[in-house]
Amino acid sequence: MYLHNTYTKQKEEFKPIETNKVRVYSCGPTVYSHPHIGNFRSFIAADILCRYLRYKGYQVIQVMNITDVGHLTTDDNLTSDEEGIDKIQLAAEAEKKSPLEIARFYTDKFFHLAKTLNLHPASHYPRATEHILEMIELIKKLLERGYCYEREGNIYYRISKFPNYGHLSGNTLENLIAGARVDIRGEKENPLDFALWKHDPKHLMQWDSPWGKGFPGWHLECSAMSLKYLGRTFDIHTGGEDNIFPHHECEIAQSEAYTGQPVVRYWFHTKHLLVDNQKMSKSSGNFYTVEDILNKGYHPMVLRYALMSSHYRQQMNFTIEGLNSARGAVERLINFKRMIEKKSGASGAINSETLITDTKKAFEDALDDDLNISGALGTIFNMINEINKLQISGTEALFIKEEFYNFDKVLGILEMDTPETLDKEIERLIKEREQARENKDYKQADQIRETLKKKGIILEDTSQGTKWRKELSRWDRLL
RNA sequence: GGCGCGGUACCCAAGUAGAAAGGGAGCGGUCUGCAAAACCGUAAUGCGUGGGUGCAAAUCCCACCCGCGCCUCCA
Repeated sequence: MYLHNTYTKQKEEFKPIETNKVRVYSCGPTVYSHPHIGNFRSFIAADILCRYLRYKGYQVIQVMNITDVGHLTTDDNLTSDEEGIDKIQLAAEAEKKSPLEIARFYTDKFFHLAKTLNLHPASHYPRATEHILEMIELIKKLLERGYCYEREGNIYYRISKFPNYGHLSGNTLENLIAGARVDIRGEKENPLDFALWKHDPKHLMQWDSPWGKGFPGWHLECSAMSLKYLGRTFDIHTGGEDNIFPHHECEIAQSEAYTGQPVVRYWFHTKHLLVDNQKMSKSSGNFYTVEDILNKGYHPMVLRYALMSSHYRQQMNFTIEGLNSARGAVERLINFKRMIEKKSGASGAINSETLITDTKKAFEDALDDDLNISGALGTIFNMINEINKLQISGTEALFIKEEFYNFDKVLGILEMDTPETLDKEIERLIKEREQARENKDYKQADQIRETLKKKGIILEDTSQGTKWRKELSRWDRLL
């Protein structure tokens, strides 16, 4: 399996530190507002990565942090004319709640949506506020070694002590400085030095430390928590491309100064998505939250498919048209799945063994190549086309079903197709229509079909009677 | 200014040297009471533009045009 490594800017063969175990750290949400589809694009990319590693037989330990303190509106690494404000605090003031209430509310929201979009649960979800002691320990060690210094209760990382700073992002110190947006805070030795601990009496969250009351810098939590849950060097670190600098750059500086060894073997970064060809960001307001999309009636598996179906290292342009296209693709998968399930039985021969073997190989070859998901999906659709042409036996359907479900362990789409129920009224209409059809009262039958269609129920008359399904873009409006 | 990504049919999107995957939309057809599903047929003599190297280029090299991202809150 090959993965693109941001650190080396190359595709590299993936070899875990421990033969059968893969340790993954995924940058999780800062819990201060509603998660948007861009957030979930990178969470889903990380999910597909972990799912495929499991598919390949690895035991995966995935840690996803919940940032509930320290993430400022302005990073102090560069910039600025004004001090950044903690995002959680800002939300707390806006919503007139405590930081704790804000964090809890949006953490719950995140978990709910993660489940809705079928993200496989991580092994640990450590919270920054629950690891203050670990962070303080880390700072102590870095102070001892001269990697940071104190000014007025603030602790700053001494960039000049870490020559490798800038390697991940490709920024050199000169370029960063030449980039002009450089801090003017006089108390730093170097404008690029970043805070590990901040002293700010106005901050609502305060912890005791050897340097007085304060709160931790954002970058520090990931160093402290990855160290605690994954050890000094782990396999893969995931995140959005915007995390490359400064967040992950700073993380490397902290962790490696602390342990004296490389912290991450493979850096995995998901490109941002655009909305209608424009950058989506919270500040410019052109964004969809996950709930916005679900509230339009799209089934979560349609959104999941849309967000995962283009390559993670490719900018993705999110549009409603694209979402509808995804709906069509998911419908095709679902129809196939239901057909296979219906046919599964215990008689007949298997003739499609070669087809399945070939598909499996092509599927894995695609994913082995830096998670080429579009290629992998293509192989599945090819298989569906071939099988649909055949008259398959019950045994064969069973056999195909098994492999098909195996593919879906990576995709995580079909798992979301759960049995649906109808309300009494709709059930009655379907029965009524069946009766009408028996009486050859087709006018009545077609009228009922129309009525149900308006409610998002599609009917199919088959030799085994009338089947029904819900339209995937009329999801929560039903019943 | 620094770093980086991309331009393949109406839309989305694989393919990175040797017969242009796949999904969606459209059109025609088979099946069906009508539909739906499924199937069959139909779409780039062509892969941003212009050169070059090769027996062979969407794929390599050079130049140019266009779109976008990160470096600033953001996944």
